[in-house]
Amino acid sequence: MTKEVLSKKAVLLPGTLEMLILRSLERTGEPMHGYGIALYIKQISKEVLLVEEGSLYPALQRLAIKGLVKAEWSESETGRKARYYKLTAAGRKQVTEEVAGFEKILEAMLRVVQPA
Amino acid sequence: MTKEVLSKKAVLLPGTLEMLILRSLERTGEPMHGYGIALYIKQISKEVLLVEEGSLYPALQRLAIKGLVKAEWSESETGRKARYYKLTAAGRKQVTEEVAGFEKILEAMLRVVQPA
DNA sequence: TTCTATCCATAGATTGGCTATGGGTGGAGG
DNA sequence: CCTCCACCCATAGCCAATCTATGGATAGAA
Repeated sequence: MTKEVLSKKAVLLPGTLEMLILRSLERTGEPMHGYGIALYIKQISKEVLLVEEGSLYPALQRLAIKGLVKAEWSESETGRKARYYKLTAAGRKQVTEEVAGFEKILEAMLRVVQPA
Repeated sequence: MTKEVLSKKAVLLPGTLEMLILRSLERTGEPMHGYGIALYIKQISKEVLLVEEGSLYPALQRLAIKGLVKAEWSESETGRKARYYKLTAAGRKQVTEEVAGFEKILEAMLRVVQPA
């Protein structure tokens, strides 16, 4: 396995982090820990979207409080303790709605931003 | 002319307002006042992007302070005093870069958000 | 044994949008 | 004539969410 590091300067559209997290959990289908989620987002986005740990963990807490994800301590593949998150039913519903709304806004933004 | 009102609930991706303003000024090519910019964004986006006046005017101030736009009092087509803004050279440069960066991030977001 | 990658977490500052509010003017319709 | 609405500007105070900075702990490679 290639070396994988987080760090670097953060790049992210504010207000989209929770959706990205939920969507990552949905797409992979299996529980993931925070660090893994950040790596996943980084890789899928080809190094463009970089999630700061100081943004990530508070976001995961918020999602747990809202009942959109469920956390559980477990052991990672590398043998360390890690907190694994999985989508709840509410979370699955939420992500569907959020993505739909997001795509609508995107489309609108492109109408403003892109040349006629 | 049809009646045009602002108000309604605001919808906007945080962190993108200044870019939207600059891009509006660039695309129309002519100086616009704040109210007109908000209407323009609303119309081009087909009622999806709604800019609150409490967000708009502070944003215009920030842009003026940064030297990206230049303000000038003048008279609107309806005969009222209005503050007209136009892009500066720096603003024109800025908007080009910001749009490029934004499109890159968008593309990345779609890779995460959209089904394989 | 030292260093790096893997993992979690929080405090504090900062950014920037929202709500609420205020004020002023031109013109249309009653 | 006068009232209302669309047109315009602006600010204070709040609040949500991200970033910076920091701290800590461990497995495994070099």
